[in-house]
Amino acid sequence: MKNNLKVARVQVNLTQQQLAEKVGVTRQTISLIEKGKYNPTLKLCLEICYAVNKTLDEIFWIERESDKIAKN
Amino acid sequence: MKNNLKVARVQVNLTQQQLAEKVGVTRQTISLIEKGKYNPTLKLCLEICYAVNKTLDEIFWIERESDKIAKN
DNA sequence: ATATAATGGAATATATAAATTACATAGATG
DNA sequence: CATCTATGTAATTTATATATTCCATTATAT
Repeated sequence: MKNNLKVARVQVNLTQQQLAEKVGVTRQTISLIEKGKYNPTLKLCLEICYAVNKTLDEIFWIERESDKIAKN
Repeated sequence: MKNNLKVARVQVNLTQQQLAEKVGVTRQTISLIEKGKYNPTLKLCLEICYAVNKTLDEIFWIERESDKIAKN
């Protein structure tokens, strides 16, 4: 699973710590999500999107074969 | 948390059982998500969207006060 | 050179998503 | 009526998201 969270977070000028506080989780959780090592809960995804002012579709996606072709 | 899953699933002519098999979970999990009693995993949400041919934003959202106004 | 801020990562504990099994009900259909 | 399909729900178990605590590293600033 891939995501744009790190870019989106920096765009709104938040540290991992600040974002974590805004959405009510720990910094480690944010870190692991950005690293793609977690499969977060929908509710948390929605809270994060709200905090960084993006939609779900803008931040989260699964990298499928069809996507890879489109990326070149 | 609210969602449009039931409508989207019926639109593509799938039973809960069929959708569950497609995305690799049990029927109960689909049922609970449709009823809004689960907070599903992002990965599962993405699989579901793929199966019913919708985007995340089209199916899942949090009902906020600002949303409620817009619905009238 | 040494604080300090921001991030990555590991190890263990806790909460909860999801599986499993089982039973109940409503609708359709023979 | 009896049967089959689709769905709701409950109890228990298992897997894993998240918390907690701690240490390491990099970059910036003093």
